[in-house]
Amino acid sequence: MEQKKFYITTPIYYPSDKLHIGHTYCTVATDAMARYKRMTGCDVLFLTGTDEHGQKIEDKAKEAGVTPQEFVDNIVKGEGGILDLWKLMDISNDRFIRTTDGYHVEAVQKIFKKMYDKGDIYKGKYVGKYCKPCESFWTESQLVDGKCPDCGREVYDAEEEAYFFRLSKYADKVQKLLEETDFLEPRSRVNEMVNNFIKPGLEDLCVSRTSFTWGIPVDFDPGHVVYVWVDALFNYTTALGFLNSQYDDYEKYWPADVHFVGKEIVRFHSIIWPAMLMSMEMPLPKKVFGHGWLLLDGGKMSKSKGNVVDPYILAEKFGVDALRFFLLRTFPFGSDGNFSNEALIQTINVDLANDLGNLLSRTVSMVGKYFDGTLPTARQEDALDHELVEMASTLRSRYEEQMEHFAFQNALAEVFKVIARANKYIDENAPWVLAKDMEANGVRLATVMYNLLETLRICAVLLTPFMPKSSAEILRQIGACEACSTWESVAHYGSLRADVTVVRGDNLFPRIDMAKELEALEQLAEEAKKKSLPALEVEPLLEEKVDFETFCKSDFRAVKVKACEAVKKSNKLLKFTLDDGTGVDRQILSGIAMWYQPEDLIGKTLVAIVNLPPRKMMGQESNGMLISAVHTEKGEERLNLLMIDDKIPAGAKMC
RNA sequence: CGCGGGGUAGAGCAGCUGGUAGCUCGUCGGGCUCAUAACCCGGAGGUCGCAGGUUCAAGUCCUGUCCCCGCAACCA
Repeated sequence: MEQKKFYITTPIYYPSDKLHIGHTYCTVATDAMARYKRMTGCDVLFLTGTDEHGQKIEDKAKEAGVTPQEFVDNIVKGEGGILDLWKLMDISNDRFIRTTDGYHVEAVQKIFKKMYDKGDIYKGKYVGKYCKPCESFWTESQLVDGKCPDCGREVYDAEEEAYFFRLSKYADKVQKLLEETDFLEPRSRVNEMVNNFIKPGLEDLCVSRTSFTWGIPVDFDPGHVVYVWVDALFNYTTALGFLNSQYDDYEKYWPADVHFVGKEIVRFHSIIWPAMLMSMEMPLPKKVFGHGWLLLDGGKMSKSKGNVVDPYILAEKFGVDALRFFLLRTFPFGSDGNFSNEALIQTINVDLANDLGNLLSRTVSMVGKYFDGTLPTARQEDALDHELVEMASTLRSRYEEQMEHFAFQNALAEVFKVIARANKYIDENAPWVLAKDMEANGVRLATVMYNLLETLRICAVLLTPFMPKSSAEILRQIGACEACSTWESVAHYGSLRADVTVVRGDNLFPRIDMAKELEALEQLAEEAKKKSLPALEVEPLLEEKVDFETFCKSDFRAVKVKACEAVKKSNKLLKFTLDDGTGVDRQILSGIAMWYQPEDLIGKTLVAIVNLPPRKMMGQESNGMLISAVHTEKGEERLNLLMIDDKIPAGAKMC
């Protein structure tokens, strides 16, 4: 029989920043699907990569003082970069494409030329509003109050030469594709696309730029670079060797079976992408699946909100498999989901530790205890077995049904129903009671244990796409052989050897102390937030002028600290006894206990304003104010008292 | 303004073509002791945002209305 091929892709991510849990979510889902298809015997090609051109990268690189290439190299290949992240997450992609790869660049130029020659790309004028300082073009609709959305300054009418793709030409065909086929899923996204973008009329698409240079040059017209559409979308084909000699798999794998994409780029994949393929007279991908977003506190994750979840931290803390599992078990793939650390820990504790991990642990332990690790082969069935055996032996088809619809959540729910049933089965059979009389019940006991092991085997195999390492460990512990760890074997109840030998191992999924870990995560988040804050901040200068006379009314004097102590019951105030040159001690209270130890200040010469009206604080009188320099470092306020040369006598006036 | 999605037990969510409202956690009570203080059983808790309508019958269809979130040229 000929092997079925399956070509699946993630979007190519934009490496202007580190990737977060959302990208991880999408890639893990794609990986699970790819692994599942491989398991079922398909010849799978799983592609992911990065989209590395564009204005934003160019800007970011400039900011960092490196070339754009160096900039993206670092994010992609650097330590803790994208490749590292996918390695950590056990992503089994067969290929990784970067739009800066030579073969891709070469192919994109050919594609661009081809569409140009055909007349689907033509040279025109891009009319818009231009902001000089920002050197950017804006459309009417992007303006904020008629001004530049970036800097708020005036914009001017301007036009620039650009190439356009005749998107309008394909509008009808694309609309048909969306409305009459299941090209785009989930179905709910179709309305959005058609109502929002196609019905109002598709305008031709600007596919080149002259405003930046970090892109693939249009080889027949210097000064123009190919804009994202042609460059990024065609990655799915160039990675197969389309119009280049790097690979030779285009014939074999194209069209893609499914593109997994985030909902924000559904539009490009469901309208622009098919239109361009139609223009190129290439087959269309079979499906575009727009998955939902992981939300935080009901809102979007974003750098500016400082609420981006770092997959590295979570994977290191809780384990890669646990994280992978959580993402796909908890959220319906098509819609948005609320991410929270509580939910993550709860899922790990309940599903993985309590249900699955504990089932494995108690089963293996009993086989060890009652049979020395190796099951005898005699069996004795009982009515109690029926339901469990039935559920386990038919699990594969229910699982498959869900997987084929990318309903990972449901597929996993099916598996965990069986796991829950197995735990109940232990209770019903009470092996520890049977074990009291091995003579009479040994055969029955062995049967119970075998059913448990067999159930575990089936579940573990089906969990492999989600948790590759943990599943393998389960199979090892229950003594499953190579042949009974296959997709094929999962359809045959009783594949495990009758005289199987188990191997007790460590706890697969240790329970997590929710309160403790939440706190630890909180702290990490706090630190990360600080890091992202500007290193140094000072207050802006005051606009308002003060006249000289008013200024002169402030009486600043050098003062010497005679005594200094903390004010009782206050965590902020220090009480100073000062020599201000008058011979009478002056008492000033100052809220600087967070920055200074009182004893360190004794004998110092400071600056104080002495003609402020007296003020009571914590029951004590303060006559004046000590002057400090204040600024903010990494979001933390810093304060330094003004200390002046000790040679200056007390009472000297500042002016 | 427009468009899309959502409002279902304390929390987080399922409920496709209309016919006794489900799941996970939490909570209350009980059981067991093989196991990772885990496992098993039972109970309490919802007039399915609001108001109309269609129907023998509506969370499920229609109309209106309120609230939340997202999108509007590239943040999964």
